[in-house]
Amino acid sequence: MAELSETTGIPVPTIKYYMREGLVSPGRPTGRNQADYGEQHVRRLRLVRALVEYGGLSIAVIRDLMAQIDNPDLEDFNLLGAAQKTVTQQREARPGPSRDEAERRLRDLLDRRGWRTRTGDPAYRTAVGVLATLDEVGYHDMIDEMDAYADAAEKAAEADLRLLGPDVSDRERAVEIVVVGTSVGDTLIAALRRLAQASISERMYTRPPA
Amino acid sequence: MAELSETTGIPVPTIKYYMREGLVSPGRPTGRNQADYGEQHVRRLRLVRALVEYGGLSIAVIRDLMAQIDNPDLEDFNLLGAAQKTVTQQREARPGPSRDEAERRLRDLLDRRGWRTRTGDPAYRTAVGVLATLDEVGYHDMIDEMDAYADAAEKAAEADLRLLGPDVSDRERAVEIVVVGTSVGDTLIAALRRLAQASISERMYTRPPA
DNA sequence: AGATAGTGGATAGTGCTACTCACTACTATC
DNA sequence: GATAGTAGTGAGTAGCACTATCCACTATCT
Repeated sequence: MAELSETTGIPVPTIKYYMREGLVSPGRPTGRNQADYGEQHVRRLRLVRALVEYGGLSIAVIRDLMAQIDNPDLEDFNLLGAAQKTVTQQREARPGPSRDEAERRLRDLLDRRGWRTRTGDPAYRTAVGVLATLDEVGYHDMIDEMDAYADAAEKAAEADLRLLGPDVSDRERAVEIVVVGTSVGDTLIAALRRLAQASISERMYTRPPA
Repeated sequence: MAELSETTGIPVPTIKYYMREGLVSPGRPTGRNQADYGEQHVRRLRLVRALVEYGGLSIAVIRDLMAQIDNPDLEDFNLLGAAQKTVTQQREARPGPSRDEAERRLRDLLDRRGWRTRTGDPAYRTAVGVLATLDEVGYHDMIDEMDAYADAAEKAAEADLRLLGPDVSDRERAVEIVVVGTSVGDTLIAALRRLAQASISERMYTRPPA
């Protein structure tokens, strides 16, 4: 186990904690107080750390995801949707005129782009919540720019799907890609967006249009 | 104060807490135990809630941001950069071959796109961390798709800058736009990305290419 | 004028999360 | 056989975002 801790850079007590919480399987016991860990464990631990550090997922959510990966009864079709649903934290908007207006705007956008979406989708609800909040705080400009954000999101999603590819036979891999892609991908996109902002704004402000 | 709580939907004790933490100014006192609150307070509280709920920012970070808004000594040019830096939580990659490789790939991308970036930028460091982690977990495909993500990020950033516009004379407004745009915008883009994923994947998998 | 409800200000307490420590009973190795 | 390490488990901790309670006081209704 010392070796496991060494190669992953995770402290031994933390590894024990993850095992207790069911994020990592316990390893093949070779004695009453000894067990063997393989490359699988190293991979799994690295994955967990990636999701915690860059995916911002909670231990409980990661446990659910790992259970989905390890559960062979789940159908392939549902598997990916379930994984995606699990990584999406949902934030409800409280009812009110802002919310209705937000929902109208969003549906409008979805129709225009031909995105078919179930209204129960956590991402849908989160989007409604964000839009309603923006409306209440007076950021109508931002709502008006939503098409541009949707363009950006679509580009990212296309890349995501290319990653996944048409072959989802390796279940563990497929779930991993969905999970890592969406959660860690969010962080990557956010970071790149900031870099782009800085670069564009420097161009705009340091050399003001003559 | 009851009225303030009513119109914002925030419980009275929470408003008190925010005042204690310096997120909201205390209101003009009209007596020993009475104070007046105006439209400013409503706006500010709504902003705080937006940042907490959809921006995922901590109370401490929001306090820093509000201090920046209220501090008239800060130069306009630095203000926006400082605001952006504050909303970006930084996650360092630990040194190692993955990190060096990640940094090489990122610099390559930045050069190719003509993004000028300081290597001390929190977003830069976060991007390096994400890439290094992806490398360690074996997601080289995702690293290869980074250009697509950068495209998406650029599209979003252009929209952001359009929002801000060339006029940054209203400081409070400008900082607000940067803060709300980047932090709440991240959530919006993430939600739209998931909706796009779902829509594209449904098209791909339910009607497989004949 | 008196009852009632509400206010600003302060301290203390809550529930949750992600660890972290400590302990026991063992065992591999020098 | 002394030392160091290990699996497994219960308890403890730090930080965060509130939330509850109390106090002296006051606006308002009757």
